[in-house]
Amino acid sequence: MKVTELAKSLGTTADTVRYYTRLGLLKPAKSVNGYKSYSNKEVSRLKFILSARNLGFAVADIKQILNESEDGKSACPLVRSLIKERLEETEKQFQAMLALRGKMSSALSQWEEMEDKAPTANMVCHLIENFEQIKKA
Amino acid sequence: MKVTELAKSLGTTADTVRYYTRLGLLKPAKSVNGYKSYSNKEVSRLKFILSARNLGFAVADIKQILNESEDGKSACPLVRSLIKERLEETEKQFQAMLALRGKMSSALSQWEEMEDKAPTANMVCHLIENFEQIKKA
DNA sequence: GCTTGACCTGTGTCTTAGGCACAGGTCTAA
DNA sequence: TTAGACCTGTGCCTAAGACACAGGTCAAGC
Repeated sequence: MKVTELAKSLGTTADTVRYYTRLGLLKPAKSVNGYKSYSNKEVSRLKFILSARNLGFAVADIKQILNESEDGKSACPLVRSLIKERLEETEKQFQAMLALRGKMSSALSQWEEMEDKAPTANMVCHLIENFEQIKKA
Repeated sequence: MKVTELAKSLGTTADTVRYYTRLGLLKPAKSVNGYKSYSNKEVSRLKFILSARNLGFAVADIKQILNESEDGKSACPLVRSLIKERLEETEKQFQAMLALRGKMSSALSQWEEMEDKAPTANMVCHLIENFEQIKKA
């Protein structure tokens, strides 16, 4: 199987496959013409990688997991601990986005009824510089 | 004012100030010793930049805004249109994170009561490979 | 004047997870 | 054999700074 073939069969891009290959997550054999040749084992490996990415694991996490399982060990404990970390991160980012979203949409509606002003020596745009966040009671 | 001085006075890092300077958002004079010297005008510029960043504008947006206002034009229309774009993006990312968060926490709780398994030829980690998303009714 | 040490500087490299460009190779049809 | 379509690997690019590092600056002490 060639790069594009593999990628399409799992609904991803050739660049993604190449990327994972560069990182050593996939280890294709070298074909006669210098092209990389992916076996069925690589297909299931890629399938695993894509599932894990989809669940929020970082590529570096997946590398760890694959290493662990290549040593014949169960990767389950590692998987549980990693997802706990990632979930915490996601939660933080989520809260940050929530706050940002609120700020932005509050700014947007506030600005709709404010007039334009030309810049001055110490003011670039009064909309931004005078933005006041409406506190939730 | 030197880099670190400026940075601290506005609660940011020297690296951030250097970054904006590299991009041309700040234009310090060159001090005798080769150090960059920031005037009061730069202080208010940086203050503006930080406010805008805080509101979700990209650095490239801010560059545009500053250019506009340097030509003496009012940046307000541009500001309104840019934040609309950014808010839409933020909304998309927000929804994506919401979904991801749900998936992750569902996985986490599901996995807590599942046993460890050793890897096989076509299975790296059954937790991930057999993860089933619980559909919301 | 000289030295020590603390702090500061600019420059260059690194980060994520691939996307994109490009020069060249391969393969099929004519 | 040649044209054209498609494919390949390699290398550079992204956002917004963080970090490392070799060297410069400055005040205190001798």
